[in-house]
Amino acid sequence: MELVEARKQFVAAWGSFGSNWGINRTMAQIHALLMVTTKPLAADEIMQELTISRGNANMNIRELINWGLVERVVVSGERREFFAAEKDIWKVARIIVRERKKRELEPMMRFLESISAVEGAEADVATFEKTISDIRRFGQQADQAMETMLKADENWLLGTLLKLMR
Amino acid sequence: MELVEARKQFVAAWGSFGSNWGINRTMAQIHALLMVTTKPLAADEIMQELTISRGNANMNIRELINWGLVERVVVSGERREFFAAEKDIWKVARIIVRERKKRELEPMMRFLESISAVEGAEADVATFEKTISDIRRFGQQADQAMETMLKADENWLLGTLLKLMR
DNA sequence: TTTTTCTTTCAGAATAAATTGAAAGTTGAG
DNA sequence: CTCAACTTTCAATTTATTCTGAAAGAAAAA
Repeated sequence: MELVEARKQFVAAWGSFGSNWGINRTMAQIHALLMVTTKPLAADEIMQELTISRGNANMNIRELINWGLVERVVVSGERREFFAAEKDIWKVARIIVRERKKRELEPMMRFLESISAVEGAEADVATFEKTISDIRRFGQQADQAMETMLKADENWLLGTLLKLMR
Repeated sequence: MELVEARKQFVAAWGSFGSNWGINRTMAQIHALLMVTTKPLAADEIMQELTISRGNANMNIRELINWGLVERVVVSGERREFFAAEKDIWKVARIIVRERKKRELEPMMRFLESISAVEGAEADVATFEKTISDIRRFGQQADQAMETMLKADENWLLGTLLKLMR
């Protein structure tokens, strides 16, 4: 397969994959494009490659930088800013896990704690409290697994899961 | 906190949590509602509790049934269908892992394989092939880890069943 | 069979999310 | 300082997704 074609397909696939996981399509596409590109790209090149507007490119690049997945690169002799993606897929995975844990799991856990005790004596109260406490326990294990992953190397998943499942 | 209030908050939170992960808000809310309810609910009760239309309720219940997260329950003496959610959070997690692996990870892996070799000799070709192969390796490990989790759970289930039978 | 009760479907409406593009803002060069 | 090159912002628009509700379908009850 031709590089240009393969790259186009990869960028498109990564975009739709991302949007299944709550990540904006364009953001995932920009990230994919930068992942398979050797040299850093300027905003104009990204706009052209993905046929998106300046505003859209700017907003999504900024968001990728927020996540720590992309960084600004100074190219000597150039006025424009250039952008490059983190290419180590394990680092990428760790960044995503760390961010989503911080942004979603942790707030959810705090929330569950806040509603873990309810008043009343009906059967539904017992069901409610059991469900919430089961979810909390599950969440704590997930949290712990992620924490382990963030600290460990590339073989974390197998090791951790095996331990959890024992 | 009052049960009714806590339940309302939980359902709302679970809904917005789900929509961060590519799951339709209403679907997540229905699942949450059924998780904290002792008795199976009829479509009308779900509609009323979540103030959603009949069509919306029907479509999302069907989707939950497709996923295997909710099942129809026959209540004797009742004409209507009732619905109950799987309440074991580990089973829920296992179902979600299995389904998303099948629906997303596996197709993505097949796709990556199909574009793993490209023609050309530029530096970009090397970058492209390395990125794709790194992602594939990562995906294989994730796949393997999920497989381990799914198997461990099955063994656990089998063990429980064996115990029950003796 | 006919009626009643409940479920399913789906075109159109409503809502939410993403995108555009032009104007305003910034920054370095001359 | 002024200009030109580039970046950022954001109101308006477009696109995508979700939801509604009425009509049609199905099946038990009468």
